[in-house]
Amino acid sequence: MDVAEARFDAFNALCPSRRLLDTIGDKWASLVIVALGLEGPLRYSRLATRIDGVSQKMLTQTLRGLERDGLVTRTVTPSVPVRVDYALTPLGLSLLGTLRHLKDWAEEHMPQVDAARAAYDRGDRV
Amino acid sequence: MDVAEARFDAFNALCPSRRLLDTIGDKWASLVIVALGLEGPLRYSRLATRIDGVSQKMLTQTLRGLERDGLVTRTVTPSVPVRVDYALTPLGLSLLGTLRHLKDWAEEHMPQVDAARAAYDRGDRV
DNA sequence: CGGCATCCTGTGAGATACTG
DNA sequence: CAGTATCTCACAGGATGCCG
Repeated sequence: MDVAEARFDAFNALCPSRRLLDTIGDKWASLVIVALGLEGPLRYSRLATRIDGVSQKMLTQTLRGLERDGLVTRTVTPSVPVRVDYALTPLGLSLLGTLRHLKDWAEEHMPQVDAARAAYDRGDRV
Repeated sequence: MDVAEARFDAFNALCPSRRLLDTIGDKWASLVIVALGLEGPLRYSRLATRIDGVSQKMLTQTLRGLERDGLVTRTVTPSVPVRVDYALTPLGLSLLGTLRHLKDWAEEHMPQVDAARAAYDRGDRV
């Protein structure tokens, strides 16, 4: 297994695209980025309500990951009670631009995907 | 739970970007698309060797999904033994272009992400 | 308010063996 | 050659309860 694992690690290390996809492919991560992009800096509690269906655990976990990756900043205001704001970094902001490309493709082509899917499920044969 | 689930479905239905991310965020799906993009049509067995570490099960499952979504075609040649070729559709090809945008961002910015990550793990505080 | 620690569960990936 | 079928097991992720 050592050999396989070594190859796998090398593969990941050498493939930035793959690692990017791992990041934005994450359901909550992409939603957080978009939310912060649309509304600017947000408090934790506000993010929680803006992103429908996310659990505390996943929100926190996602934010930690994004912070670690330098995509968002975490600002603690030590008032009582505590206030924590999250915002996109310039890096996160540039990623937002790339996400827009994806969005464009999606809005232009997903209907075709839907049609293909419906046809496939109907069992259409050429 | 009905309410929550209903909202969730509506959310997914109304958000093409999210569904696109679900597709290309899938590890094997994106690798298959890129492999077919780089080398043109490929047989099942060739895909299996080109995509390092994929299991039969996941490869088949991934290809079925991509075929269903109209991104790849599956062509069976009923010789003995059977021969099956997979190729990108025009739709899949256009998606490949979008993936290139992602790749560009990744190659330009992932080093920054790596740096941020290393700093975070080192425990650097501002 | 904004978390972390703990427990619990379901999905889904991998290994293995069999088939048209 | 190109799959399908079955099992097992790990881990992502939800629920809950406590803390600074």
